[in-house]
Amino acid sequence: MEGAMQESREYWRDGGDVVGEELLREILDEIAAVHSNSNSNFNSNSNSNSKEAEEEDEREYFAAAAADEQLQVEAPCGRRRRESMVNKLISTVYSGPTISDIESALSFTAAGDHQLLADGHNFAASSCSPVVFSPEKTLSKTMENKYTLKMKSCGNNGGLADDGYKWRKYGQKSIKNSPNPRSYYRCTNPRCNAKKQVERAVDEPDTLIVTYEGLHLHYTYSHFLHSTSSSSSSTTTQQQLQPQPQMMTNCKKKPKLHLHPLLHDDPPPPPPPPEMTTMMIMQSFSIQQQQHDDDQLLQPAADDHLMVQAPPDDCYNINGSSSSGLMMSLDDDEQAAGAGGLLEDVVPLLVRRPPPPICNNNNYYYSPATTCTSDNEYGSSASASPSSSVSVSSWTTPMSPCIDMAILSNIF
DNA sequence: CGATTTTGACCTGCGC
DNA sequence: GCGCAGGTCAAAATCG
Repeated sequence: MEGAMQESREYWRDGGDVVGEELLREILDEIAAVHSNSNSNFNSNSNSNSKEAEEEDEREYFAAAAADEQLQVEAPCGRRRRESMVNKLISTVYSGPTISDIESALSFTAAGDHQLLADGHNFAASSCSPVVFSPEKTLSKTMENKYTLKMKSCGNNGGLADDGYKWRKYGQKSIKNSPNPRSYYRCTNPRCNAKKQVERAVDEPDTLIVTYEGLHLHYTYSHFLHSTSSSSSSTTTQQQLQPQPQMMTNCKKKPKLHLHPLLHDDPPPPPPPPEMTTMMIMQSFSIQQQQHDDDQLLQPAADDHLMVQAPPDDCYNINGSSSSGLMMSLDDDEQAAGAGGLLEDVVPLLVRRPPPPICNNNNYYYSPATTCTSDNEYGSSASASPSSSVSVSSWTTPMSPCIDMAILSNIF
């Protein structure tokens, strides 16, 4: 990780003075220190194989968690300072929707409200970049497993935003009382029945109304994984997955997907843009929400392995509430299939609840790895409820740094 | 030449 | 049952 952080420093140094180098260095050092302490504390007993040591670890962990909560109440200077710095950093590099925006937008989900969100709820944003989380995007839920986004088209390629997935248009229909036709897209992944409809708003020509239906049954969030290769908890598969910044940043209507650099001997891609951070934060939020939801946990595709990093008690997000990073790994064929993350896939996660964490040595994780419940391998139906298509994952050590290093290294 | 888009036909659900 | 509107199919056209 240290190498990644060094790399990040160099990148930002070379890439211009986007963030005050001093501030950045301070934050990185602070986080590195925290991470180091966390690891050393948590691993201090890890060499012991005795059950007593494990139990001691567990007690210490929960005691630390409890103490941390108390510290939150007592507002210690160190924690405040770290939080402040992280918030400062994020606010510096990120100008898109905040967790509170997202929470507001998703609040209806928790309430079980199926009504359409008010159109007026736009995410604050200062830039116009129709990537996955473009500005002025409105999230709404029109019905179960169906979500509508409103986003500014920014005049790119007819205005279709690149959401990271590969879609194939299969129809277009003129809509009554609308001068703009509606286009119908289907995910090109043969295993996936996700669909989306795209049309322009009647009253706002530069606004697209994108309705997503069904779940992507392939969680190839490869562009989330940039940092995982440099993370201490990286797995072989994770290391193979690198971000695909072009997928995040280009405005192509139908982005061409690229195989993993490892497969092409391409040089490692540069650090991802701030949009990556946004996605990570969204994912973090969704995972966090899972723990508070009562819906049934679903079985994921057998060959998908979603690695969800534990939400440490002292994790930060931009609003200072708990959060976690998210890492996912996929089999090679999934990588080859190519795809990216999408809010559509984030939102359904909100209604899933993972089973209680299982203690395994020093790792607390959700188990088992998800498998498909459908009799056909991938649950052929796009109408399958979110709880029947995909799910989680495994918790890694709970002693992750305050802010997930994967997120940070993506920021840098 | 394979992948993708276009576009008219067909299917389905719903209201009357 | 009929008509309408929305969604999907599939052959042809287009693209890279």
